[in-house]
Amino acid sequence: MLTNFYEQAEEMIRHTGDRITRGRVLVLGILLAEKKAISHHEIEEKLGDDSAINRVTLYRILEWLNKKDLAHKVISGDRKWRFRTNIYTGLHQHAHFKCSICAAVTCLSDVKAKYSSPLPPGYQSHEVELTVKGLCAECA
Amino acid sequence: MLTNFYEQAEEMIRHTGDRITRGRVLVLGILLAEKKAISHHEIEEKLGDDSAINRVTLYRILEWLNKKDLAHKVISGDRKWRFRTNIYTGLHQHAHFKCSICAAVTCLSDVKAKYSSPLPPGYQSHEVELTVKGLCAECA
DNA sequence: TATTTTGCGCAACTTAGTTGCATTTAATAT
DNA sequence: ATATTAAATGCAACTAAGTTGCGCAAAATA
Repeated sequence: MLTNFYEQAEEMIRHTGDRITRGRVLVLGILLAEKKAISHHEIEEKLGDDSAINRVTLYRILEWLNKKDLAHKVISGDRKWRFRTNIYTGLHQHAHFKCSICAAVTCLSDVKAKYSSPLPPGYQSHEVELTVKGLCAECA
Repeated sequence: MLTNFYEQAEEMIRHTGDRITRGRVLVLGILLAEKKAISHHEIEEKLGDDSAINRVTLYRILEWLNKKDLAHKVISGDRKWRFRTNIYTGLHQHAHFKCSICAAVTCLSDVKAKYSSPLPPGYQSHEVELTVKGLCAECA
């Protein structure tokens, strides 16, 4: 059923007006099929040997997806970036859960980030990222 | 006036029961003097040539400070860790501000992180980290 | 002052991400 | 269908951040 995701990916890419390339379709398809944020390395693994994409190209595809708002970068503490499509999440004010054991990052789509006090004078908020750390259901 | 911070640092380190070493006092002193979270590299710069500490040792000191709850790690998107003493902030539920231009990370001590909905079933929350991204007063 | 345990420095390594440039390829114009 | 061209890809080499193992140095204690 991954085919559907690839078709969906192609449609989303077409919509940007930029080129529809093998790499972009493959990567976005994988991200669409995935429910959680995954790392560069995990994407490489899912691509497999036959449909392998160059390391650098993969970085550039992810960067492009991010720029086109088709995916967003999830920041975690292990100096790895993770990516996730943002078709289901609002662009701003979404929250992430990071498991302290398995390091998996999950988007908490129902959880809205809030902060109780105003920012210091002169500061401007563009985006709020909330990370809840703890144990996921698997590791608890 | 930095001397005071070093004395304070020494006292805090003594309190842990572990060894009071030159490196630990220097690094914690610098962190105490600093109001915002600073990176490994910035700490090295502040140490200067005369009181230089080995790169690896500095990592290990920061790790130790973190373990002893004398400092905490601030995660940002540039794959650099930043450290800040947590004598003034509560251990949990503190928020950070990251400037999109100068990349400076500031602790927002007055801002409490909140999330509106419960976690998925089976999940356990240990720590909540909230990062507000935008422009700081300097760069706005 | 000697002993022991802990922390430090060095060198070498890993992993994640970056840059420049030559080659290929998707879109388009012919 | 084919040529053109701008954009995307692949390669190689690099940087920056963080890690590991081990011998040596220095705090704490006796």
